[in-house]
Amino acid sequence: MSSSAYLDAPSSAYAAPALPLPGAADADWVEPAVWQALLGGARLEPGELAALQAMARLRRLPAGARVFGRGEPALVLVAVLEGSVGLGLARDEAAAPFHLERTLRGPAWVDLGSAWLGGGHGQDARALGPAQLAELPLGAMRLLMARQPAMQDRLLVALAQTVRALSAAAHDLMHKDAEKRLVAWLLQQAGGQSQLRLAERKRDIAAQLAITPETLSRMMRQLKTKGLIAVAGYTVQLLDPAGLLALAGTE
Amino acid sequence: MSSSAYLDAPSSAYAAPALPLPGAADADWVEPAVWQALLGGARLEPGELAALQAMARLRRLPAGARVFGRGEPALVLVAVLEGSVGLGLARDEAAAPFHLERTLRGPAWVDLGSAWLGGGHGQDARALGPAQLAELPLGAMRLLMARQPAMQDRLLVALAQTVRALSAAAHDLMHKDAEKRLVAWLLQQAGGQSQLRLAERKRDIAAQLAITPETLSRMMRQLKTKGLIAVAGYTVQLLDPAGLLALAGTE
DNA sequence: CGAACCCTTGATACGCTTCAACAAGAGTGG
DNA sequence: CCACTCTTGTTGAAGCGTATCAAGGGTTCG
Repeated sequence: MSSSAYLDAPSSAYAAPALPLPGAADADWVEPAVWQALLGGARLEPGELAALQAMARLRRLPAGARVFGRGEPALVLVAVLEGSVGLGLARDEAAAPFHLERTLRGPAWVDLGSAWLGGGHGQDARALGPAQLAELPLGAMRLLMARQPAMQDRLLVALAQTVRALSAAAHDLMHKDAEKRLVAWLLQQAGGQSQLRLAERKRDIAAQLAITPETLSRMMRQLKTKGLIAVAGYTVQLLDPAGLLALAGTE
Repeated sequence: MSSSAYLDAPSSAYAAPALPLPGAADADWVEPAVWQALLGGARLEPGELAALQAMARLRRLPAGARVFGRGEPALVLVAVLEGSVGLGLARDEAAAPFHLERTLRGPAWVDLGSAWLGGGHGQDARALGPAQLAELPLGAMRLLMARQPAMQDRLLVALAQTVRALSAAAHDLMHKDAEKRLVAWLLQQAGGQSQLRLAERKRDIAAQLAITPETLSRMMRQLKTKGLIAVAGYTVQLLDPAGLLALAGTE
């Protein structure tokens, strides 16, 4: 096969110091488009944007850094602005210290729901690569919500989108086999493009699809021999989008 | 095995007329405790209760009746008060016209999220048995939310609970085998009791657990021969709760 | 250089589905 | 009343899909 397949490998978590680095606050500025992506619904007004900007605390995390742990009280709303954060369960095994279940690529909320329930976060969260986060203190957010009732609506929309995504994930796990899930994932990641760069380690992709890395490798090879895709390291070309779409079995 | 195992079978959907029966509105009254269960958070005030009561339209559905269809605009918030409603995908196959994915036993919201997103419901919903529903018109609800900001908070809590439930379901599908899922389901259904009556057809239970009815039957027999449970038709006794808990592998 | 990590490939084993057949209750109509 | 059909659940045999175990090669880092 290809020889230098690892030259363009995504940033791996093991190389970086996996320390919390808690207060690396930048005086950075968040683009309105990012806030708009996080808070759907109607167009954000200048007043809302200013309030969000003022209350947001930005954090820049190295790869592998802990975002929060299961059971910790959710006193802030956490959003990924750039990079990706993984949701899963931390395990104290040397081989696989973190069981990834879901990845969130910015801009996206990270476990938005837990803030409204007692009992803290339901899962552990870790940065899968270098990531920039924004944290909105719950108290300030509640004040803003009281002043701007539309903000509550936006949060409802964001939560409803999460429900949709989780619902689709559960559906796929129930009714699609590994190949279907992989193809659907590839098509979704490509977003209409015919080329695709894998931004995560393949084992993390496998974890999201609930298959083993070995199976992922075999499936990729299978698709390659079928002539549907071309793989070179972390670059995938979708050679036959129509065939892939049919294979994904999007219902 | 037992001979008359079907005498106490749950109401099956096929016998009832599967017609919409759209406007079977009763002038019934909904208990405050039910509203409280649906709308978590702080205790509901009399004003809120009165408003909910006034806007709610009650429907009583026969077994198998359609609640709503995928793609239909979500103009009302639908809640099950009594009975259970199944969420899934309608299929036009003679053998299995409805692919059940998730069941909601009253009191519970049915696809609460879709109201806040455009594009209508994401799944089909059908009554699994005789059920009583409440429908809250979205317009009236928005008015109430504007007057009583606490109501938005309650809906956020309800959606967050849905996220938790779906998240747990996805986790189980990824990391638990059929036996673990079944045992966890039994324990959850029993709710601390040592006896348990199955309220749905076993094939519907199997669908929820994402296994075939055949596998469910085999698992039940396996647990029976292990001495962990005793099965008689639709009645299950949990003989060894500690052993079951260990088997479920609750992490 | 060795160590640590990544991905890949092969052989094997297990879990679960699929297919087929059967038993039992419920509704239907002669 | 009985035969017929449709439902449901159960059981068995065979097969597919995926995990597990083991080994090997490539790259990076100390």
